[in-house]
Amino acid sequence: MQIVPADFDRMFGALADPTRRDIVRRAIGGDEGILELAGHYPMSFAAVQKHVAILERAGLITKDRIGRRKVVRANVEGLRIVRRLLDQYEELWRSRIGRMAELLAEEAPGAQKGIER
Amino acid sequence: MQIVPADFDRMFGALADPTRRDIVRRAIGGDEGILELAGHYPMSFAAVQKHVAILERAGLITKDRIGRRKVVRANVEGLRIVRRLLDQYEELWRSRIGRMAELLAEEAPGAQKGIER
DNA sequence: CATTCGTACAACCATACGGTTGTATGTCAG
DNA sequence: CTGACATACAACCGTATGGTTGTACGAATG
Repeated sequence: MQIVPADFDRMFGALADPTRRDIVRRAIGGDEGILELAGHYPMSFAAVQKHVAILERAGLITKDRIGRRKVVRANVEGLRIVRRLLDQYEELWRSRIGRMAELLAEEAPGAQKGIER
Repeated sequence: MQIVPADFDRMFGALADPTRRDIVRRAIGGDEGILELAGHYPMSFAAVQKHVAILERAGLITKDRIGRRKVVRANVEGLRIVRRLLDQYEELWRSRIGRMAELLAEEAPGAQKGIER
């Protein structure tokens, strides 16, 4: 499957909330249901449920049914996708700085490899 | 200076928009003023100006006055701070999986080192 | 110093977001 | 089958967000 900009919108958007980041953290290797998760935060069960839904749509967690609960687990691959974009920015930065070090010697800009898309 | 959760809110929030991510990309090693940047997007100058302000407040770019322009440059350190949080999630995941591999042998959970704060 | 270029900012509008409460669905225990 | 537990979802509300237009400021040009 292809990753499109809208996916990054959802991923970064999902991570832009402290409650959701904490849910992600707890979901790493944890096995709490939504009700149990909700116990950690000063808000209603429904609010936490919404946060979980947003994280799920962003591909950062999954909900696995276990008995009558739905256990929330982090999708580490999702986190890696986000990290990879930041890696690419850094790489781009290095190459630009590299070019700068080449001190306007050398040829034309050339086609740059795409980030996103 | 200390990085608090609200900083991550701003950083992730700033990156949750395709226009802003593109501005960051262009700001890496680029030297465009805001008006020049605005030329790349199908929206008003003021809108782009707002996006730049959001990125600046998030610490992801800086505006350097050059002549009558304000050149937008990426703050790579800001990007690294975001990346580092994701690294920590991944590290946490590895250690949890590591513990899982230790297969419920060994002792109690123990205090976990803080992520964020 | 008047003009123009580039930026800044306020006011406004529509929609999205984070929270609430209430009701409905699905699943296990007795 | 009934009841209780865990989750789902709709409706609503206040505020934040992303866009617009219009006006004001700061710096270089003639």
